[in-house]
Amino acid sequence: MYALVDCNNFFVSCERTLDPTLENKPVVVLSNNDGCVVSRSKEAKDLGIPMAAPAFKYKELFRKHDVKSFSAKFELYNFKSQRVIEISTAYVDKADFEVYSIDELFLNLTSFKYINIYDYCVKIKNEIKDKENLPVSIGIAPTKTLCKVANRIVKDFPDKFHGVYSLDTPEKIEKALKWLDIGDVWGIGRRLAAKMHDSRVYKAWDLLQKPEMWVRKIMGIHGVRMINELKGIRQLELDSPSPKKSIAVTRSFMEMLTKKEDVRERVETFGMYCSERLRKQNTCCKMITVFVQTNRFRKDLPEYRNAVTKVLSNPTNSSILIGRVVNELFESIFKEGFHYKKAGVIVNDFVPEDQRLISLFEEDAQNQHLPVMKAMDAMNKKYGKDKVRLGSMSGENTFGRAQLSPEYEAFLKNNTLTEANFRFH
DNA sequence: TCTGGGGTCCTAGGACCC
DNA sequence: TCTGGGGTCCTAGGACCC
Repeated sequence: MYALVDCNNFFVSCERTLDPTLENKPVVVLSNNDGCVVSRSKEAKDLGIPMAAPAFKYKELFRKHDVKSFSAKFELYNFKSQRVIEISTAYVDKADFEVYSIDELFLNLTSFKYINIYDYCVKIKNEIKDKENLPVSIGIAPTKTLCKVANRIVKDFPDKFHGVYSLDTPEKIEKALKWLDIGDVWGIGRRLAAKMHDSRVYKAWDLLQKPEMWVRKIMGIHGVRMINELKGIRQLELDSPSPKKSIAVTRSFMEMLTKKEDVRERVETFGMYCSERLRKQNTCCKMITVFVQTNRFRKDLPEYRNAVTKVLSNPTNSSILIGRVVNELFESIFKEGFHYKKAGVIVNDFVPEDQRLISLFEEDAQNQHLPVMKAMDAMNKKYGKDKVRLGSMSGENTFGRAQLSPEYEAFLKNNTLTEANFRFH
C-alpha cells in the first residue's frame, strides 16, 4: 500500500500556527500582488469563495464576513513543509517516499506486512498535529491515483473518518469510484471533464466501463494508465527527486509598465534569478525564452503578447551571459506604446556544469565567469538575497506585499532560512 | 483600480536522413 | 501522369498538476 499525506488548506494552516486566534475563522491566503486566493480555510470555502478567486471581486464579501486575508509567505510555507516531510518520512525506510508538492507526500508502506497500516497512519497524523500544529489527511490505497481518491474521501467526510481512510478492499474501491465525480479524478482537468460529460461519463466508475480503445483515443496513454490505477493495478511508481528540466521566473507587475527601460530591468532581473537557480543545481542551460504581455483583462487597452527563444551556441549559467541574451531577446520583442503587465524568463535544456560541449567557433566565457558567479552566490547566501547583484538590477520588487506581522518577523528571526533547508519539488 | 507562479508529460507534424 | 518506406529528432501546443 501507498499512503498520501496531504496538509489541509496548507497555507492557511501555516498562518494559523503563527496566530492561533485564526482557528475556526474564515481565512484566505493571496498570491503575489494580493491578486488571487490560493488557499482557503474550510470556513472561507463555506462562504463560497472559489479557488483562484480574484481578491478584488471578493473584497465586499471579505469585509462582510470578516474574512482574514494574508499575503503569501513562502519562506514560512517551505519551512513548515520541510517539518512535515521530516516527521512523515521517519516512519518509512530511507528514500521510500516521494515529495509530490509543497503540501503533499507519498509514503511507500509496501514492506509493512505485519502492522496495522491504518493505525500507523493515525500515528503519523497525530505526530504532525502535536509537533507542528498542522492538520493533515492521509489516504491509503494500492495505487497513487486511489490514494488521491482516499484522501478526497477523508476531506469530504470529516466527521466519519477523522483524518485517515484506507481503500483496502475491492468493495470499498467500487463504492468510492461510484461516488467520485469524473472531474475529481487525479489527471482529469477541465477540458477532459467536459469531453467525458459529452460521452455520458459522470463518475469515475463510468470510465472503467468504457472500452480501452476509446479511452486511449480520448486521453492518450495517460488514460490507459489511469484506468489501471483506478482498478488498483499499479502503474505509477514513487519517483525520487530529480533535477529540474526547466526553470521559470515570471511575474505580474503591481502596476503596468510602459517605459522600455523599466521592463528591461525586470526581465534582466528575472534572467539573473534563473542563472542563480541554474548554478544552485550545477547545470547550464542551452535555451533561453523571454516573454512580455499586456494585461489580458483590460479590453479597453491594446493587447500585445510575444515570446522568443534562443538556442545558445555554448551552454551557460553565468548571470552576465544570460543577461546579455535576455537583453537581446527583449529588444527583439519589445514594442513601444503598450501597457505591460507581466513578463518572464524561462531557461531549459540543461547540461551538467562540467559536461558542457563547447562550440569551436564561438567564444566561451562561461569558465571565466563561473568563479565570480559562485563567489557572488556565496555572499548572497551569507548576507541576504540580492545584496550583490549586477548593475542592471534595481534590487527592488515591482510586486507588492502586505506588511509582515510581528509573529512572522519573529518567526524569520528564530529560524535561519537558508535555501539548503528546503527541498523544492 | 485590482485577476499568481512554477512545473511536467504527451502528441502531432515537420524536417531531415538513408 | 506516375512519386516508397522507414527511421529519428525537434518543436509547438495542449493537457495536466500543485
